[in-house]
Amino acid sequence: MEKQEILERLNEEQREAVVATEGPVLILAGAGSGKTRALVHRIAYLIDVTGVSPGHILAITFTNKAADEMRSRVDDMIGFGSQEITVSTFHSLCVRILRRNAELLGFTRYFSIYDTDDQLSLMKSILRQKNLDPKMIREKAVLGRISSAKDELVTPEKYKMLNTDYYGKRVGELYEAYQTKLLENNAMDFDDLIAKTVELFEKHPDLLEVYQERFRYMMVDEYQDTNTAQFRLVSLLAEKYRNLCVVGDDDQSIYKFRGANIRNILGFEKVFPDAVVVRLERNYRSTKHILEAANEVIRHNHGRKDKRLWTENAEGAKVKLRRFLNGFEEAGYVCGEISREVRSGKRRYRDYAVLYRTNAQSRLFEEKMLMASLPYRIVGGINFYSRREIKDMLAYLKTIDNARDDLQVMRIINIPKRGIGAATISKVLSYAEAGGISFFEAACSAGEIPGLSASAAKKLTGFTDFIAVLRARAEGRKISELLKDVTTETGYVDELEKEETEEAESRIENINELISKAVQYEEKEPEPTLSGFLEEVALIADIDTVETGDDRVLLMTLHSAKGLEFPSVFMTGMEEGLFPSSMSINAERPEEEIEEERRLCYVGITRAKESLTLTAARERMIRGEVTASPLSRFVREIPRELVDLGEENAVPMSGRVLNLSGRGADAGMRDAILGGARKSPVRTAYQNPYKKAAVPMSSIQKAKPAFEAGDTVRHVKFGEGTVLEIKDGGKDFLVTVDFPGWGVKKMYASFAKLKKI
DNA sequence: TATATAGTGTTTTTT
DNA sequence: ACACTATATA
Repeated sequence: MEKQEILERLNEEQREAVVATEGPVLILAGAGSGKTRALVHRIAYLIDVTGVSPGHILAITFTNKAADEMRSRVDDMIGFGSQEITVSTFHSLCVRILRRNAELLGFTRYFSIYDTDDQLSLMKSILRQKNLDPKMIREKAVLGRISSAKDELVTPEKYKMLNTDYYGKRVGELYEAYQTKLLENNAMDFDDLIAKTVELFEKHPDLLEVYQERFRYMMVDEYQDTNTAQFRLVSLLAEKYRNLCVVGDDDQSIYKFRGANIRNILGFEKVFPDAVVVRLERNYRSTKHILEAANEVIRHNHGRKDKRLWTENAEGAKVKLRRFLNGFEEAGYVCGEISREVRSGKRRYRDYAVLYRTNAQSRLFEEKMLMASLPYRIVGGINFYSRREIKDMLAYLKTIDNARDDLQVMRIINIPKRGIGAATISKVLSYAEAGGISFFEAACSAGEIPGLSASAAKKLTGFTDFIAVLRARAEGRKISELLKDVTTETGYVDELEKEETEEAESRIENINELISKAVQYEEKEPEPTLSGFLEEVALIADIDTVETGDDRVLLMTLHSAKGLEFPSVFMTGMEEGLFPSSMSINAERPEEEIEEERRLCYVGITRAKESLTLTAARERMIRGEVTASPLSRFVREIPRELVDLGEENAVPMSGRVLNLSGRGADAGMRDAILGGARKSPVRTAYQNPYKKAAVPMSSIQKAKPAFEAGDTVRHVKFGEGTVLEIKDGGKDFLVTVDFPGWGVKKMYASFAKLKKI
């Protein structure tokens, strides 16, 4: 593409960002300011105008999905050569580098990648080994500390030097033991992927230079969410050619809990004084009303780079605010609105996103969507790959692939039941420790382990022989075939089939889905390897698998929504204690944490193109307790004139920020808004002042079934059956039915759509 | 060794 | 409300 052609499609600021090809560049890109567009054009410009070879370009994105999108957009522009560009997430990039050079760090190229579950079991085994009480020392807390240390590139040795208090010392020891175990198991956790790559480069400057030569032009997206380790990695790579272009928005920094260092972006100009700074403040995404609301909310944060987004877009509708009795009503309203608008032909399902602060909130929406038969997709939550049956199958594959991964061996040694219990395992374990060999090796020579009965030894040998057979077969066998072997020859699926419960059935379905994922991987990858498949499985984010073509409502956390946009957005659970979360309100430094929550709110608002609805419940069930929920302060930071309160819901609103803390002049107003429910938790018996908003869906919610015990009913799948019992299960009626040939099933009345015959 | 049961703690957000 | 753990029992 010609220079003119590339530049004429951009605004002045974007153009600046594109032509500054040499040296450090900081692009401060507000939400919806066409930053991806700028980046894509910059890559095209580098290749077609500056003449940079595509192989010398590295672009780092936040998710695999964003990487794919960027690559295909570049592809559309330059036609060919885009395969040579490296577009990748930090984690994928590091794995690729590490696989090639793992031997230099004492690992093999088959190293496993540990997820949070694996980390937890490893730490548990360490605590057991050290005879530490898991009640006194919480493995999760320890892992949190270790993770932060790794984000900051603090090694166990350094950690021990820095932390000399009792707990700190303990954590230091555990950190050290944990790293030793990981190495023994030939495994790395997520944080290691970055930290070990940095270590590799620092120990081997010659290797670093190879990559510096390769990646002469670098771009880092979502720069505000990089942590110290990632910053170090980028700096190392950019040291030689200094062609580093970072793109970010300090107002959208929402991953501090994961080690994101906002100073990386705020201090970029200090580290690179010669940096060209470009500001993209024109928004192409949202209506004036939505953008103004976002501006007003984020204005309440201190310590940010001052900016104010503007747009030439239409004024649009006001931001809708609706309050409800409780979470059920809230979910009912959202589903009702979506359903109504889609039926009227105004929008499609995929135009909507329902956003919430915590994954736990998704359940209510899911239930209502099912009842209303709205097509939806929940992003995140319980990850497919963290389901038990999937983890079991993957543990077999990891055991086959990585001979040193004892953690996986111990997971599956008695799954399905082989009569190998805790007593046997601990004997093998101490034998392994005494001999300085791996658990698996020890199990292989079970006959020599003192104190083991002949029958126990036989069971162990049976297992190790089985693994050996699979391992031998793995060579030259397709991954999907190997996986099928595992599912059948272990008897895992047989065992599930015997259970004959709906749960077991869905587990089998999940296993089959895993097999088809393996098939997909084989089809797409030119050189499929078992390690490669396991790696893809470990690094895939839930958002990466969202089908963009599907016509479904998307449900996700505000965090997952980053980088996305939708014509219509519902921000739900806009309540004090939920959003901002009570964790942030009660933190040691609440100001900081609440500012992070406010940025999250800003991210949410700016996802909306045309329509934004804020919803809140007055009461919410939290851990089984009903809690009164005042309206979120963020809602009150939006000026009154930008808000549409709805006809029935006209609660008093303020155009300014209320004084909420003390009595003062705002006390009356405060009570009106907060519903007089400030102390939480508080049980309130209240009457519904907003009848109208409360009605939709609720009638469907809990209808007494049109049949009773003894009746014959028909089910879509199980056919005819006899109703044994109908029980009031709170939200819904629980029906027990005996289906001849299928067994006795329990199901929710509104869910199962049973018909009386 | 495997299973049923009571008791206990837990929740923010994710690559 | 729910999941996980420790304990008792077969």
